[in-house]
Amino acid sequence: MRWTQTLIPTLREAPADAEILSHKLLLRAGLIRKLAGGVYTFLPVGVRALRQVEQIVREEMNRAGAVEVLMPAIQPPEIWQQSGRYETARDVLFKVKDSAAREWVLSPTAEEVITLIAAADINSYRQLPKNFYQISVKFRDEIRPRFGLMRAREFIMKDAYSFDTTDEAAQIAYQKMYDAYTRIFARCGLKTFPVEADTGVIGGKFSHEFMVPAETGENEVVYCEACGYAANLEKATSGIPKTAAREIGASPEKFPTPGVLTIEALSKEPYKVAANRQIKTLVFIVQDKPAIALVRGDDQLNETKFAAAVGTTIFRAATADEILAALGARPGSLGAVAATLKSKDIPVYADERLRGANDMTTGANDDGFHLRNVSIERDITVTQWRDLRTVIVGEPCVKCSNTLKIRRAIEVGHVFKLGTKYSEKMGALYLDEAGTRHPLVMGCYGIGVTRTLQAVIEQCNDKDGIIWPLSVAPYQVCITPLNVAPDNAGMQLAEKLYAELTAAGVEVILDDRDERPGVKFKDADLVGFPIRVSIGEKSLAKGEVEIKPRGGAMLAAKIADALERVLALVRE
RNA sequence: CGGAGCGUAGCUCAGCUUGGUAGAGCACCAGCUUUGGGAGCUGGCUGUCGCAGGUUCAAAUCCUGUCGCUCCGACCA
Repeated sequence: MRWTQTLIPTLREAPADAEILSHKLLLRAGLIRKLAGGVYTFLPVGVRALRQVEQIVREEMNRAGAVEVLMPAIQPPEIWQQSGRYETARDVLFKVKDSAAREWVLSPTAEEVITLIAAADINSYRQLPKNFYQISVKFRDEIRPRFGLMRAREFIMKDAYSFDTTDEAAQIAYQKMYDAYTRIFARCGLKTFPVEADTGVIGGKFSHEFMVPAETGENEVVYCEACGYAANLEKATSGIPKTAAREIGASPEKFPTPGVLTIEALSKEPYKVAANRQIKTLVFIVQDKPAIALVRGDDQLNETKFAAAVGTTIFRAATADEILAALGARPGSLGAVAATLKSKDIPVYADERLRGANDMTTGANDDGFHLRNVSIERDITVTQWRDLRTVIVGEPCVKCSNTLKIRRAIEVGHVFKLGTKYSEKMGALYLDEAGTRHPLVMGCYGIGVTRTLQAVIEQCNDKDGIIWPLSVAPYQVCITPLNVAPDNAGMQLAEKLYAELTAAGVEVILDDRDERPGVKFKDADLVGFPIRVSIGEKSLAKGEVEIKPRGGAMLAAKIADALERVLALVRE
């Protein structure tokens, strides 16, 4: 490709609405342009890098035994109602109406569609296992798109779906995808690490996310350097001890606490109730009904774990009025002691760390009063005990007791063991050897392709711009003749090298712009081509050309050796 | 959805407080000079000052509304 033929609109300054480095570089290097919030056009060089990532994904999926399909981006809402996700995923569903006012859903993912295919066309254990994947545009009505391609409303995702006869067989499919993902990200030049992840409302057996360490990441990962334990903060647990039991008082005792509205206030004079002897009572509205979550006073509720407990993400904190109506008191004096509750119908979800705790203090559901001497198992009717607290840095590892750390990371892939949730709802059944019907056992596996591309940039750059790994570079080699006059010896050599490298299968861009050298060097560095070959009067006079790996040291090569030297670098 | 900020040339921004001819740098076009790390000089092009309404003799500037964008939070398969 000749530079003058394509369009690489580099910018000296980044547009003001780009916040993180990789987003700025995407814009400055002329890879993308924003059309609207979370909606981007890929310009020629951006498309080329994107296709490189896609190709790696495709090769590794094929190698892992998956087969490529292509499903529609517009889907009828009925199938979403059938799976139940028309409601549970309503916040992210893009909906459009056609000219007959019929509603359609823009696909954010494709479990429903592929499961219907399986329902119709997979009938026998003899056809299993199967794994289908596609690389396509996805739509999510993100509440807050941000950071360029990191969280976009329209993006490219590779999604795969495995179908197996049994849990054990599905486990093999899961492991194949896990291994394929490890290879994919390594080939993209990305340092990733897998972490245990939340299965949330889907309620699958387990899942892993592939994370790229980055301060700009939206996820927090808890990890242990000693034993390798790593989990998303939403999922992570620690080996922190339960609340110590003390002598049991006879019964709860009500005492006045005027003006005390916080855990902190109750821990000070004159009350001096340590936060770890308090029960924090939180009220949520879960599908229009109140529910109570209890954690220890010095702990923070983990809302993802709470969502898993209540079985839906459709909940919110209750308003002061709703709390007053449900518990008869205002925030600051709330509690879940059975004797103080107006209604026995409000479910109470309690954190495991409170199990067995006594001599605790909590609100009395009477403004300005608290209860002391509360023994949680005696005085509170707990609907469900559950790990609900958020891990804090420095706590002991759940597996090996060493100190846990927390770092931020970008999620680029997610492998998920689904089980039979979708196959049961969509009627995807198969017959076994005995002629008995069973639901197919599924797994689903996603890679954010556009996000991966940006993660590469976030990880591979310096002050001058992007430093593409060879594997995903839009062009592997940039030839930079400093004089582009057709009769110039340097330009003629550039043309010759360009033709030879191209014939050898190398992706080359020839910077044939009649620009000053400084401009061409700056642009080549900014866009980040892995290898630059410069041809100017100085080196030509010595019978040489300059080969400059991006981010590495310049090396001189005799003209006769140039082709082989470049090929060696490309193929290393 | 709650909080904050910003919308002026393709990009970065000034001008707004105190109403009175719409600006600078970069980019772009022409010419001359220059030619190994974002050149210099001269000349030129580029605007619905987000949009709508109001106040006023007069609005980029003041007021109201609205739309968009960004950040924090909430949310997030």
